[in-house]
Amino acid sequence: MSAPAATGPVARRRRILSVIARVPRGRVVSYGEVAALAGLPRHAREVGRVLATLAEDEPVAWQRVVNAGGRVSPRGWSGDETLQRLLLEREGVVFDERGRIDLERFGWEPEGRRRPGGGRRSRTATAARR
DNA sequence: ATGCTGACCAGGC
DNA sequence: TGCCTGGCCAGCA
Repeated sequence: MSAPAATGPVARRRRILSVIARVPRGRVVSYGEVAALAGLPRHAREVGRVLATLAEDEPVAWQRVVNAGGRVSPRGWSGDETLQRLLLEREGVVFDERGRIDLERFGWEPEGRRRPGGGRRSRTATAARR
């Protein structure tokens, strides 16, 4: 009885990865959003930790997770941030000169509240595909 | 148990 | 528009 819903470090990790798995190609989300959607508000850092400890063979689109500023979070020791940008551009995500992503256009919203391309029709978004 | 670190975030100047 | 500070929380030595 009782057995409070699976609440373990493993369960949380799994839930976080589950949310990330829902992010469609060519879209990005912030760590904080992932945490909130996973039922863990205020746990953005944990999301980052999970991604940092990911196994290489783990099928997770970690590149789709960026910080709230629409930028790739610096690891400080690895060149993975460069790889992340590369992977995202390959999905059609556009970075500006300062290396920032327009979350209004590429930010993923699970409820489809706002539709990208609504404010400005960017042929870049549709052309990118691959 | 205590303290420090970290792929964060929001607010203030 | 950009930099700095405080807050939050879970691992790890």
